[in-house]
Amino acid sequence: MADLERSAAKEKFLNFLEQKNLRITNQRRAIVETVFSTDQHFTAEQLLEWSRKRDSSVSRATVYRTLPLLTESGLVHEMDFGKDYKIYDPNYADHPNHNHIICDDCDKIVEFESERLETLENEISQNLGFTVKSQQLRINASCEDMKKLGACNKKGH
Amino acid sequence: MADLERSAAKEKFLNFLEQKNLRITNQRRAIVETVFSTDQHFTAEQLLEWSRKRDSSVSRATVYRTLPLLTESGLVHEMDFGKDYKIYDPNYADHPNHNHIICDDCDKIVEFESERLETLENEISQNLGFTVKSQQLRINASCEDMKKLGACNKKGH
DNA sequence: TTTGCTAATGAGACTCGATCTCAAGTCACA
DNA sequence: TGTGACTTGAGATCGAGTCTCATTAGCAAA
Repeated sequence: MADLERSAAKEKFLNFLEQKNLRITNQRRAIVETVFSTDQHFTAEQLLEWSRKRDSSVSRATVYRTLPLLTESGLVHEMDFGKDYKIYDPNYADHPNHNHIICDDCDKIVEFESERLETLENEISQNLGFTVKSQQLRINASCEDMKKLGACNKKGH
Repeated sequence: MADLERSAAKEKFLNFLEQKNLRITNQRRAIVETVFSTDQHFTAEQLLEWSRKRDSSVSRATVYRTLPLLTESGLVHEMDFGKDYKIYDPNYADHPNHNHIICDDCDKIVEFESERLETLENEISQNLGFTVKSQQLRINASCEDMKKLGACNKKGH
């Protein structure tokens, strides 16, 4: 993410808080700066760890309370990859319709967008009497690297 | 599901157990009969409750131990709808590539299949260097009924 | 049948991500 | 500076899912 986009996202979130008459606290600032200083997908626990490096007073509760605000503001996307924890994506504002392929062997995640896919989704939904609010296509796959390795050194994290 | 399909699925699962040198116990029988006597999506907890009506000795642990066998056999599909529990679909064997639209207002779930969608998914994955293992498209939407009602009597469960 | 091996079981402890509670702190505005 | 509502951190709690372990029960061979 370019520096400009980062600060724009941060700015948007602070405006979002103001609009909702919510306070801009040091803890929220630390969390938001953390979120928009990375391109990476992250878990709540990771966000806590990273945010504490900026402000050691940030607590788990505040992270879990801020995350819904971030998704509600439309700047961050909450995702489910079939793991037992949620994954958050800070690139949502720039690419609101992107999808994910995840390699089951090495957990690599690749994002992609497809206009054809969107069109098709809307078409199908309409035929079934629905109006699309959001969509999430998740493809579980195995990547080339893993095929080369024979997927022998799996799950290195 | 037609009666024939039901007993066919049950039969397939018992064969699956045999192939893996696993035993056919009363508890497993009760669970499998429960699964293939409904078309409905269900949670692990629901499956426990229903199975206990057939055999009160069925325990939570056994349900949770049997579920992975059912998905491994390819007869049941495990799904994630962004809730904090998993949902299982007993119609998988007959429609292995179906997708879901969920009405955010009334939790109605509609299944659909689309060859065009599958083709597109495979094409995209290949271009990105992945081989598809499974895919899950989830569309969150609002349905006609809810639009008519103005979504005023939401979440009736 | 009986026997013996071993998979399978139930009860309940446990894990862990996520949420809730509540007393204390802090922000904004008068 | 005072007031009241919003936020906070610590830790209790929740709940889905997993694990442990002593006991039970398939099932194949005798």
